[in-house]
Order: sequence, then C-alpha cells, then structure tokens
Amino acid sequence: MKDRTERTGAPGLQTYTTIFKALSDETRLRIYLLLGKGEICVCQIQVALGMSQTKVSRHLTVLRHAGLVNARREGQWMYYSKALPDNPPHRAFIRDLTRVLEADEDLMASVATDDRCAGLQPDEIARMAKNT
Amino acid sequence: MKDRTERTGAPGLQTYTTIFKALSDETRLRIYLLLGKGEICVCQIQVALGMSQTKVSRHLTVLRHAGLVNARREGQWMYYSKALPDNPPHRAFIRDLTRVLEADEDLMASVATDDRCAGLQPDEIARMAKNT
DNA sequence: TTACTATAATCGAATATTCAAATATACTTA
DNA sequence: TAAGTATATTTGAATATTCGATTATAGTAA
Repeated sequence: MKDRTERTGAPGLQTYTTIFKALSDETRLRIYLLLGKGEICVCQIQVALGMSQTKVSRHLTVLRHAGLVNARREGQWMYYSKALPDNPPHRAFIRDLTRVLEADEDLMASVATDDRCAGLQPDEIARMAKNT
Repeated sequence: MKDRTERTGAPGLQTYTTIFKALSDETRLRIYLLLGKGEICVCQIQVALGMSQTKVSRHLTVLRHAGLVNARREGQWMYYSKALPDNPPHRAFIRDLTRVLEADEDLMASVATDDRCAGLQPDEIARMAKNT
C-alpha cells in the first residue's frame, strides 16, 4: 500500500503520528528511555527489561523506522542510541519530548527492572542474557 | 481484561503510552491541534476536517479517555477543549508537548482543510456540517 | 406530545499490531 | 573451513484498531 504521506499530502502530520505510535507501546517507551545519553547493545536491553531477544529486536526496528534511534554494528554487537532528525521542528520536538520525559523521576525509575548490567562488558552481559 | 497498569505495576509508563497512542492517529492529532486555546463544537470539527460526525465523535472519545480533552454540553452542542492533568509531571509533559507541536508552522497549517467556520455561530456551522 | 437536531454508542467487516517460534544472517573463534 | 554467538527477519495465530452503517440518547422547538 502507498505511504500515507503520499495519500494525504500532509507530510508533517505523519512524521509526528509515526513518532507517537512508536512511543505508544510500553516496551518501546522503556527501551527508548533506557537508551539515555549513550549507546547500549541489544543484550543489555534484554537483561535490563527481562525480555527475549526477538521481542527487543522487533521493537528496536520500529523505533529505528520512526527515526528515534540509530544503530551501529561493532563486531557481533549492535549498539543503539537516541537519534535526532535534521529537520529543525522535528529536532526540537524530539529533544523537548525527551527532556520532559526524563524529568519525570517516577517514570525513569520504572524503566529498568534489572540493573545488574551497570559497568559490565558486552560479553559478560550477553552471558546473562542467555538466561532470558 | 485487566487494566495494564494493574498487570505490570508501572502506572507512570502507562499514562504516557496512553497519551502517545491517542496522538498516534492522524485524525486525532488534527482534532487535538485544531482545539487551540478555546472551545469548539463537534460540528465545527466536522466541517474543518471534512469528516463524518461518527468519525469525529469516536476519536474525541479516545482523546477524552486519554485525558487530553474536556467535554462540556451547552444545549444541543458539545464543546471540547484541551485538558491539563493535575499530576505535575504529566501536566508539564502535556504543556510542553503542545507548545512544541504548535511551534511547527507547517504542521499547524496542515491541520484544517476547510476554514469556512471562522467567526460563524454553532447553528450556522451545524447547517454546513450536514453536507459532510 | 411529536418531530427534529446534535452527539454518542454499538455492530460487523477490514485492516493492523503483537507475540512466540522458527529460520536466516553476520560476525567470531577454533 | 566449521561451530558457536548475537541479532534480524519471517510466519501464522491471537488480539486490537478503525471504519461506515445503524441505533440510541439528549436537547430543542412546534
């Protein structure tokens, strides 16, 4: 089917609804907030949220298609980080949105259910993730 | 089925995902942005967006359940306006979100496809809406 | 009361989303 | 090369969402 932007001729609206939809799922919002300011690998998300690799990977794909995250491969590991679009209004939107979400301490405290990863190397984390 | 908040024990997350989901539909985002600072009636939205009453009403219900709009009846007409939650973080979130969206001029320009309602009385607008 | 109007709720069909399971790909190490 | 690991994609079933059409409700006006 045709892209909605092409059908309606309202590109701005669709950019925003795509972002809202990406963040409208609890798993994806948790992943996005977990990213924080740096990069983390899939296995780290797996452990922190207690979810299967399949599930984490699928939701990361949705976030990537919405332009909310960047992906970078380093050896066996894929590292994900928050992304900022080039378009100024969208860029300001994402930045402000992130800032306000991160200001809610109760929200941020409910993101990760397992903090054992802090300070560990990817291969150590990956070993933990195998038990998920 | 049980409320997701009860199932997961993460109330903060669910509040935000509900808001994101409400705004993840193009029709609902347009309605929400159309509300601006004042009150408008359903028939006005019908005309401005060129949609059926059924469709507008259904989407307004979703926005109301997400706590994004207030409804007030005056005679035959229902007036809707933007709502702000009591909880401070959510309140700040909604306010900032709205402000950043409204700052995008291209977005705001693509909300209404029909501006004939400007300055008209509800009964005049309702007569126009009958042809939708 | 009856007829009319504005809005809301319900129903069924079409479409979209989500999940776990299975399979595929890309990299590393032996 | 082959075997093992991390991540991605596909498949099919269950669930959720959306829509137009219909019906219901609440108010108005005769």
